[in-house]
Amino acid sequence: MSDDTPKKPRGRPQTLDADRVAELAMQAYWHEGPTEVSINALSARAGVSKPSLYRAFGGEDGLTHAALRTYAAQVLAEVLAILDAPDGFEAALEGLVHYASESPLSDPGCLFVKMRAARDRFGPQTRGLIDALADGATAAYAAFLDAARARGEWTGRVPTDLAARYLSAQIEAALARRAAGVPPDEVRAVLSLALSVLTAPDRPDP
Amino acid sequence: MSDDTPKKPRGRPQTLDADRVAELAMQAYWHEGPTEVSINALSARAGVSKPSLYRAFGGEDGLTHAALRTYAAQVLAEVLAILDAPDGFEAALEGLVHYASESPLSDPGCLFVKMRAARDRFGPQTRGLIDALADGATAAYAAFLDAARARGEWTGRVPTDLAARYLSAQIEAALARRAAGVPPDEVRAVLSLALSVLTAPDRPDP
DNA sequence: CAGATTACGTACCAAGTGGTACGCAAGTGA
DNA sequence: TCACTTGCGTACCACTTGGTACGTAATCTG
Repeated sequence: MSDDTPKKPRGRPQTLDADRVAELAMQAYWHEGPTEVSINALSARAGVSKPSLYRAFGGEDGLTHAALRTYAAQVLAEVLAILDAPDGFEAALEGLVHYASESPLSDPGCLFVKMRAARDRFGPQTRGLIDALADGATAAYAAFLDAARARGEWTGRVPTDLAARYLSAQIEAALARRAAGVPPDEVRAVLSLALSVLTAPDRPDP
Repeated sequence: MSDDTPKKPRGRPQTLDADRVAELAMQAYWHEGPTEVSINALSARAGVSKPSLYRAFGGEDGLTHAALRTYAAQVLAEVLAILDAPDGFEAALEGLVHYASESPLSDPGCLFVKMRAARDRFGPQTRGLIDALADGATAAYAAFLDAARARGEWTGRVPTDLAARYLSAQIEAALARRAAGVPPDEVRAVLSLALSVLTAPDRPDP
């Protein structure tokens, strides 16, 4: 219905692909740590002048915001989809454990966790997005647990909201340890043990 | 026996108290984060010129090393003493939980945890000390668990070394969350739940 | 073609970083 | 008293940080 205003702009044609740069920034922040990558280095690596970056993103805050936004749409969404797995509660938990400890997707850790840890180094836009994503994540966990309880797949004695925060904290900690270089199987062992609080109220002994 | 060579040095008398500066640096790194405090700011705050700092510590690496050393002797030692509490296994665990979640001693988090997280921003001296302290901590946890098992106070089905790493990871995560501003009682709730894996193999249900 | 409009990058800015050259003050020993 | 030794701080260094003023290249309109 709504045409997307195909009238050509008048001046010089734009050559900077903002999405490409945001993707590149996301990768850099993700793999090297958001506080380790300067705008200078980033613009050089992207083959784009600094003023062009400022024109496209309006400063460092806009850039980190765009990078995190890209990460959320591209990675976090996929992760949260694990919770909707049709194989039931324990399978979903196992999926989370796999993601947070072994998956190559989280080998460099999680950009969201890293940015959350350095929250007050960012501008207001980015901070807002961090908080929104955090709220969204715990809400998703809570909904996941509620649904599992309603379906009778989870009979935990722990209140749902505490369990949600617990889940969130443990996943976050595992991702942080992962990023710090702890070997995947050690991360998995600790995380599995931690989540056994949720899954095993009865004794797993023979 | 060995006299400490009381012959006076020949030149100008030394006025810089290195221990005082190390203490001050430790406090600054601890409360504001080790990556947030520059040598410039530190020397100004200590009322000492920058060359004096370099003379006393030989560079940033020496300074962070001295600060962490001070922290280890002053804070970490006290914490590890909790493990030797004579009130038994559960009391010691409770002491750890209290320290990591509510104690004002860890309100700004733990300098060791913070420096460990930023490990590769430091020089070789500091890195070495970080690693040594990490090894020492997990060794202390392992010894603590071994002793408890030998005394029959702990009958956990979890292997001792895994339990030690688990304990270490959970305490570390709690301190990190604490430093990130999570309220103490929430940190406590999550940490208690996590450590219940170690204490309660049988069902706590009525 | 001329003129308006737009995006581009060179070259700069002030501020802050870790680190140091060097002159001077404050003592000791002869 | 005078040389000598030692610790001190002023004033600098090269470099990086986030951010911008401005001339210019490339396009559309008339």
